[in-house]
Parts: sequence; structure tokens; C-alpha cells
Amino acid sequence: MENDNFFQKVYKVAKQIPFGRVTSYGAIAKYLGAAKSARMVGWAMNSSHNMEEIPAHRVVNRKGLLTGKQHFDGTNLMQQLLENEGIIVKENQIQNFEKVFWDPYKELPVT
DNA sequence: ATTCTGACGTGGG
DNA sequence: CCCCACGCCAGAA
Repeated sequence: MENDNFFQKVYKVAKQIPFGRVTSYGAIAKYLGAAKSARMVGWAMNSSHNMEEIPAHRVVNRKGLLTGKQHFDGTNLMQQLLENEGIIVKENQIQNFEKVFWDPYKELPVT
């Protein structure tokens, strides 16, 4: 498992995001022990479009803002997917972000 | 090799 | 909360 690339680890965590919950790039990065490399998490998501089915729409920045929605097929596809899970999104901003936020560092076992 | 950019985060004001 | 500067690291030109 330690042999997995950073990207693979990101995908692994992303897949474990519960339905109707979201997390941030930094949270994943911190869980992977690379809190300072939150940008790489986003970069991994960028590659994920061609990889396995990653719920990238459940990953937003620390403010709960859908910063990466523009990277989806449609301009509002990301919001559509989130709302489909019961998450309220307004102006690219997740409402009740604190409630739907899912912290892997807190929920997943530390490896 | 060098420079810039980017789905980010933190700290200071 | 906003704005600004810096750090971080992988990839593209």
C-alpha cells in the first residue's frame, strides 16, 4: 500500500467519501501526510477524469467552494451531482458545509 | 535547466 | 468574511 503513488492514495480516499458528504483537498492531503501539498490533490483529481470513477464532485476547497466545477463536462455538472446527493449548493458555495464536511483524518483509520 | 501555472492552504492585515 | 503574499510540488512550454 505504501508503494501506491500519491495519486493512487488520493483516489483511494476519494472513493471512500460517504454519499451526501464532501471533503476538502487539504483534508485529504493531510490524511496522506502531505498537508502542504494540497495542490497535488487537486492535480490528482485533474488526472482522475481519465482514471477510475472518482467522485471528484465531493471534493472542494476549504471554503466549500466548487472551485473545480469548471473542469467538469458541464459548467454546473458538479453542482448537479452534489444536489443529487442532498447537498445544497448556492453560487458555487456549499451550504451547511460544516455539516456535510467529511474529514478522512478523523473518520478513517490512520495508517 | 528555467519559468509559469494551478481543482489549495495558511497567516497577517 | 475579504485581500494579499508565500509555500508546495508536479507538469507544460
